[in-house]
This record gives sequence, C-alpha cells and structure tokens, in this order.
Amino acid sequence: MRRSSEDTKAVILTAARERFAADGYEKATIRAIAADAEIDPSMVMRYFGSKDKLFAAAAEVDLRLPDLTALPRETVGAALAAHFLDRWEEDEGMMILLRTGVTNEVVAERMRGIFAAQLGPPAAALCGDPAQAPARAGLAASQVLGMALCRYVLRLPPVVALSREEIVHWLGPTLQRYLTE
Amino acid sequence: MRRSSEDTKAVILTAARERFAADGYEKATIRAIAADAEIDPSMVMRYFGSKDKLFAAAAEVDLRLPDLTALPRETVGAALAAHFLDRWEEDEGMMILLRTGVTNEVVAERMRGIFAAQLGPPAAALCGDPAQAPARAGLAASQVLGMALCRYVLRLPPVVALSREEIVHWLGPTLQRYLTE
DNA sequence: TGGCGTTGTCAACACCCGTTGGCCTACAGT
DNA sequence: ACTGTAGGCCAACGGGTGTTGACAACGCCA
Repeated sequence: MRRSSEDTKAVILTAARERFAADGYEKATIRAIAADAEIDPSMVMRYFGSKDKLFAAAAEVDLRLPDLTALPRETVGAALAAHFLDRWEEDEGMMILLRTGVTNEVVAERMRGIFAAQLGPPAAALCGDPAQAPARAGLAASQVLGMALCRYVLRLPPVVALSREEIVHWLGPTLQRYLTE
Repeated sequence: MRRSSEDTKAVILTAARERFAADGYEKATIRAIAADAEIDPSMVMRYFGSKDKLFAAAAEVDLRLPDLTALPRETVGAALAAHFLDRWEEDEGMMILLRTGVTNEVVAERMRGIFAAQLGPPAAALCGDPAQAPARAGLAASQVLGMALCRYVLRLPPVVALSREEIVHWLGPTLQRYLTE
C-alpha cells in the first residue's frame, strides 16, 4: 500500500481546508479538492462520507481565547485585538467559517454558537452587569469580525496596509470600551 | 400583450434583488428568480442577457452619505452610525454586495471601489492629515461592516436585540475616534 | 505461493445549472 | 379582417456537480 488510510485522510482534509477557506462551500468542489490532494474524488467520499461531513470536519474552530481576567484590566482590549489578529493569520478555520457562514444558515448558527460560548463568558466576567454581557460581547464581535472581513476577505487596501501594531492601537481602545466601560 | 416590457423587467429585477440579497450569487438561481417573478427563465435572459448582467443591474448601490462636514464636528460619529443603520435596512443592495462579495472577487473589487470613492473623501475632509485619511476610512468601514455582518447577516442574537439608539450610542464614539481623533 | 483486505482508479448515474431557439399567442396598425 | 410584432412559454442542449458501484493494484499474513 502506498499510504496509510490516516495519511491520505489528512491530505484530503488539508486540501479541503484550503479550498473552503479560499472559495467557500459552494464554489469549493469535491473534484477540485481531490485534484489538489492528487487523489480521486471518490476517495473523498470514502473517507468523509459526503461533502457536508467533509466541511464539518474542516470547519472545526477554537478561538483559543486567553484568560482575560488574568490580565491587567486596562489591557484586555489590546490583548483581544492582538490575539484575534494572530488567530486569523494562523488558522484558516476562521476564513472557512466567515466565507460560508454568510450564505449558509447552518454555518451561521455554528458561528453564533462559537461566539456565544467562547466570547460570552469572558465578557460576563469583565463587565459587572451580567445583563449587559451578551450585548458587549456582540459589540466586540462586530469590531473583530468587521476588521477580519475588511482585511482578510474583502482586502480593502488601506486596511491591508495597516501594521499589526497600528490595528492593535486603533482597535484596542474600542474593544476595551465595549467590554469594560 | 399582458404587460409592457419595462414592467416585467422591473418585476424580474425586484425578484432578483430579493434572491441575491437572501442567498448570494451562487445559490440564487435564475430558475428560482423566474419562479418568484412568475415568469419563464428564458425571459430573464431576454431582458438581461445573462446572470452576470442581471446581478450587475441588481447590485447598483449608493451609500448616500450626507455631507459630514456640514455637521457639528463632534456629532459625525453618531450621524454616520445612524445613517448606515438606516441605509442597511432600507436598501437590500447592501446585503447583495456583502453576501456575494465575500466569495466573489469581482464584487469584492466593486465594494473596494465604493468605499474608496464614497467614504474616502469625507474621511479626508474630517481628519487633517490626508495621508491618514484612507486608513481612518478603512477603520470606520471595518466597524460599520462588522456591525452589519453581525446584525443582518449572521444575526448574532445579542446584536439583533440592540435598539437603534443603543447601536448609535456604542458605535458613535468609535467612529468619531476613527475619523476625527 | 496463494489468498485477502486495504488503497486507489474508472466510468457512470441522476440531477441541476445557465443558456438557446423555436413556437404560440395576443394585441396595434392598417 | 389581416398581418406584423412583441411578450411569453416550452423543450432541449451542453456542461458541471455530488455520489455510487464495479474493478484493478498493492502488501501483508498464512
């Protein structure tokens, strides 16, 4: 046997993540993914069952938020901005979710769940009033996702031109205000 | 003849805008648009030539920004936030562009042009330094588009629950800072 | 060496898409 | 009343999609 089953499964998954991140669910065809993986399309079906299941496997995402309550309170905004920039550049899972969540209700629901589960608790811990926490988490999400949209997806030139430090400088106070003031 | 040529063309365009806004370019099929308009798919081709041209006709957008320099300088942030909320709720063109610009390079380029041409000049007029203007316009775009993404596209429940006044209250100072400070 | 399960290939199915051309139908002008 | 034309419908083409099943090559184990 040329390769182990697990090996080719990993090769397919890597190719799938790249295609889904670049093209979104609809335009990323199984044939194209298989071609990238230098393999037959039927192998994708054998190992993942269906395009839906392949996407589900490719779209597993963890925000990996640090423990914001362990930081000096006045630095959480900048820390969040810096963390999301890193996360977005090292994990194509972010792009996968955003590129298809915009036109796919199932994926949108998944994004809602991720942000509620992972951004909600730290927001609640930071702002005193638990009733305000979800709104504040939502506001922070709007700025973080908006930056990602403009910089990595739409690639607005002035936003792409910003350095990491500049973005942290501008978004830090915004997130700080949304979460703690 | 049942209807005038212009009438059915308008009916098709209305149906197309709704479908494109709801589903994006790929998932909005000509057959579905024609069914909504209660007409044969071939009529769409006769009146608009191709799906691409139909989309181009459906995706004409004008931000209709007010003259920000005519307002008291300390109110431009809130004015911008309020204006974009209105614009987003009354014109499905915004949704059309966002839903397909995310996975379509041609439409993304169109969005870049719209924001550069329409948000750039007011930003340059507001902040003293012309060299900083594009970056500031880009930052404002990131917050405005991020809010639209979370509220109207992804429908994050806490963001949907926010009232118009609350959004203006939270985004106003952010946009004010991006544009004028 | 002979068998057998695993890995991979090939061809095809059934479906949906954008698009096309021919045909029908109803009105306007004479 | 007849005809020309414009609005509308129908059936089909060619291509691409996800998915399936039969078949071939390889390497382990007895």
